[in-house]
Amino acid sequence: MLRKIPCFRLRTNRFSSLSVPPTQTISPSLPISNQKHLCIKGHLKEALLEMAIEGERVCFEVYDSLLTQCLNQRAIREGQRVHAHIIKTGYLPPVYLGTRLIVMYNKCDCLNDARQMLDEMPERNVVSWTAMISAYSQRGYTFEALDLFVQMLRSGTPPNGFTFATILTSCSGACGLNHGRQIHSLVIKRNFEPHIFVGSSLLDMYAKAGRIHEARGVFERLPERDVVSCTAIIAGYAQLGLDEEALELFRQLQKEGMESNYVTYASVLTALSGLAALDHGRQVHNRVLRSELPSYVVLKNSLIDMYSKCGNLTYSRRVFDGMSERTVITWNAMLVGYGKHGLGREVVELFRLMRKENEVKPDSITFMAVISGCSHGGLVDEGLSIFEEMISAENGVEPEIEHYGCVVDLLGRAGQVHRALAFIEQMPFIPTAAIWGSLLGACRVHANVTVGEYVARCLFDIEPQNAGNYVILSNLYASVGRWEDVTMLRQMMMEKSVTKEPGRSWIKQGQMLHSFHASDRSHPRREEVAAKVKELSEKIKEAGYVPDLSCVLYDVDDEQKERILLGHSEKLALAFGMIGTPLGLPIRIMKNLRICVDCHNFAKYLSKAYIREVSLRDSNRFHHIVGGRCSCGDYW
DNA sequence: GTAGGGTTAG
Repeated sequence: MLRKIPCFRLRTNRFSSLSVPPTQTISPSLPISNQKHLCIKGHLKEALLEMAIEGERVCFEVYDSLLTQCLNQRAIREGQRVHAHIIKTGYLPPVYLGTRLIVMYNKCDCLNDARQMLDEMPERNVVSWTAMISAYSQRGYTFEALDLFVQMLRSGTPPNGFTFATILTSCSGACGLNHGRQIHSLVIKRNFEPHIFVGSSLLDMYAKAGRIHEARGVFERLPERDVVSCTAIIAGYAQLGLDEEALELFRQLQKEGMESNYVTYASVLTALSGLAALDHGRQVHNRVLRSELPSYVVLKNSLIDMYSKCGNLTYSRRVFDGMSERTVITWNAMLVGYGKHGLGREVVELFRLMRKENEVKPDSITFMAVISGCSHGGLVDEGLSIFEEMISAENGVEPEIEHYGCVVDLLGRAGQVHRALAFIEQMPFIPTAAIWGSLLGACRVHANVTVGEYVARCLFDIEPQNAGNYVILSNLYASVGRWEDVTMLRQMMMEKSVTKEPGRSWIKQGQMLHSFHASDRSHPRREEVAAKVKELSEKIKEAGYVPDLSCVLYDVDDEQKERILLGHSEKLALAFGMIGTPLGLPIRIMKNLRICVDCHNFAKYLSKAYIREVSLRDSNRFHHIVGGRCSCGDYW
């Protein structure tokens, strides 16, 4: 339970009682009329021209005003001229102006010049140090940021809240955790933990390193909360896939008076996407519309993703079409959506539109989405030509191992297993488990035992504890009738004590989300569900369904294996759906792992025999099963 | 003059 803290503050007050307000020390003015100062405001080029003609020293305020204009306009040439003027006239910049120059250079993407400025400053203070640390931090130069922070400590300048809030953002991820902890002790020592900016940064650091309990601890200790700190902790849960916890916390904090903004809603939508909670997602969408929040691209991107992950691509596209401004993430979210639903044609079409409109440049994720979309949609030639285009053209996007992985998937799917293997062997990367795994899947689908065995051996070396690989190889052996090898695999798993992550399936009925795990005895209607599975099984057997016993890797007799298969969570959810979903409506199911071969087959027969549409989202993609056929083309 | 949370992929 949450500790009740009534103190919520609004965003308008940016400075907490602990933070130091900006200093206002201005050096004495040099000769210049106020009138002239006013004159040059807003006219950067004219002002510079005038300064160049007169060649005289100008007052501090003029430099200040000019630098503001330079950084607002990202006008680096003009900024350099101001800097040169300062030096030429022998006006040694005071700490304030030096810091302004650091910020100006940073905003104009001239990090080296910013650093040079800091190094040349005869005097530095906490603001100048922090400005430079922030510059490194914003651009992802983690090492440089930390190094400078240490130098700052050694110089005897005490960090302030700005410094801590900044440096902690450079400690994100598992690699930064050690540094983050050290800085945390410093934060405690200097009594900055209750500082709302420092606290938010600190809890975010822990959340991003996967230490959600430590993050929650920091959050609970905050003497006051605001929208950022609350969003940070909600987002922390959502990013770790702890969707239910994220939503529970959101509800709780709302009750306690938290305000929400577009970042909060974007994080909540992430959690809802994870749960495939379409109705709740729509409610959030309605609330966003009612709250008259400005139209934030980030929020729309989240909506596109939420609708696609909740199975409703039409709504995704509606949001996409209604956007007046789109970023590369907008396009990527839509492309990924089409891909996961197996709509290869739409992926390619949208990619061409993206090229044509040329508003935003495709990035590494775009190419991944497009090639993988082609793969899931069965468009082998298109996928290959886009990969070729990526390699040859100057897109500014270097192919990464993931792109090679998409091509392996593409070739494997097309049955070109040998070509996929050759492709792996000549690619400039060491293949990962994901790449071998994708090829093993292809070997199963295309019943290629020779390559499959080789690939499985590679996989067993890399990740001996992943049960999924053994199951796929077992399916492959079974498909060619090599039952003794199926037995051998089972023994191998026993020896290595390989365990499988428990499979879970969810189905929504009314307002309730029903969860099932294999051989579930916990559901209140378990008897009814089990009987329904049996009934369905009998009926579809008449239509030709044969249980795929190779999906069971326990050493039991065939009768027992069939019983185990009937207890799979997907089948329980399917049966539950058949009981409660009105005729004519699709049965929507979600699974935490990839769907099993036998359950996939079961759903296909069921969709035909009962004329029922099944929409199943597994950990990899959507399966739209209609009339005995699946949108994945039996390849996943 | 310096500060915290967010969206796409794997």
